[in-house]
Amino acid sequence: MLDLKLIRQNSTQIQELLDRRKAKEYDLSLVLELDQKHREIETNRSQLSARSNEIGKTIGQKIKNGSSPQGEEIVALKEEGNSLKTQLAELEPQEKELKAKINQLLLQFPNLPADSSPLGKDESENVEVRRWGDEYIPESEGILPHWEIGEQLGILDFKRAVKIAQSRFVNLVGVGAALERALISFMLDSQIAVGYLEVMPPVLVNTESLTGTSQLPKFAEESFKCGEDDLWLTPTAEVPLTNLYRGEILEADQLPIRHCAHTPCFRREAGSYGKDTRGLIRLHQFNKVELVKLVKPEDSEAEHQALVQNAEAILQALKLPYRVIELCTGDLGFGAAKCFDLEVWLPSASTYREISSCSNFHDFQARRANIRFKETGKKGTQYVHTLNGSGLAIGRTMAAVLENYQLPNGTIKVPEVLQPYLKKEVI
RNA sequence: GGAGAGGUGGCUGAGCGGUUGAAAGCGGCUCCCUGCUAAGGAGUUAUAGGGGUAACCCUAUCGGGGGUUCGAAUCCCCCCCUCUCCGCCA
Repeated sequence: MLDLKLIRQNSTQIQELLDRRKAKEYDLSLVLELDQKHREIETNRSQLSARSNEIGKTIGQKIKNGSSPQGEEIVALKEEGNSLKTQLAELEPQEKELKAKINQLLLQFPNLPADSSPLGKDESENVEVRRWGDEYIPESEGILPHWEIGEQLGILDFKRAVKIAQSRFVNLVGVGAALERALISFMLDSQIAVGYLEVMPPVLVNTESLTGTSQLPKFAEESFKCGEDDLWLTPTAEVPLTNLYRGEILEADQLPIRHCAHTPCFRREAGSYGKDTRGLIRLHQFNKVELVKLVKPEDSEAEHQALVQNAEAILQALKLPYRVIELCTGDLGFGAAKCFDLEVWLPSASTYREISSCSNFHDFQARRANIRFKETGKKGTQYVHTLNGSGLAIGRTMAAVLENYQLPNGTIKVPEVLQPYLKKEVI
């Protein structure tokens, strides 16, 4: 959520930053207008309340000092109180309604891109930052797409998943399931080793949580909702992990908070019909190890860089070739101020595919989720900065392993770092 | 799902419908004192919104939302959550 005060004070500057997103036009004028009205009413109302409070106190005192409750003076005060009440009854709903409207509008505005985010209109203007592992790019000749080799080896079963659920689901079978577990354990162990605290959170989350991390209200159609309850299947562990601290005031010395979690993630993938219809790339349910950080504003840039490196370390350990892309302002996600995508090499398609997205939200989510911190001794509070990134998407990593580690004889070499987990060298 | 109990400030815990934003204790912070020293004393200690150059002022907040009243932490209604017992269940 954007800071209303900031909008009020620097509307042209904010407008300019919003315009960098290109994708859509955002108009601040309505918010400014409603805010103006709201403040007028608030001032007015609070003055009436002040008088009303005063009357209440006066009556109390007089009765205590022996005045008759039926006395002329008190009756007059009561009448004034009553008339104030009528006026307040008119102003209060107006004030509330305006506040709600302003809030609702504010929730629709995306985050301001960081100054350092490259300008651009869309995906095509993203910037490649670096590439890693060219020497590991396998000879593409004859490499089967992961879903084919997976079915051939009997470790991926898409067909029967359709029967159980629908398309875009998978059964991992035998070593397939074991490989998934190995990847999860390996990734968690790696991140725990560099200082992340593991959490196994609920994967059903309520509306407030999804609003806090900005999946709602804009992306309701992207999430699965439980009909009977105010619960949604979480699209990413970012939601429960960030909302862990919703509404809290943290002590400065608790920061930075770094969490990792493995959870299944659920996405409706509405509007992606016909895209990636085969394989593990775009499923309704997939596993992911997520990294989330809550940090002081002055540390967020460095923590972001470190987060990207934590995710990269997994790909490097797995010896999977990848590149790092910095998203341009036009391609930035709704809540992100700055974002790096990690794209892994998929030899069957001779292309890089997103496998991790590492974003810095600045105070955008913290403002929505009301997560603040306090320096001991100092007055007041500040919003934390929130960051998150995949470390990594498991299914896509599995796809990358099945392809990059494919041997000419139709088997898969197990990446060295996974061998202790799988207790196998070849699949 | 049924029955009961309860939700008050960083924590513990008072609170009769009337200067209660809220006693007391603990904790935190500041200062003072010091041959009773793992001590003593004084003060201070919530968040948000609005107004003001500022000192400061006003408003809201005792789980959430409504209501009664001149006035609600206190009374009434609805909801949420926690705990105990029972039922059901991985």
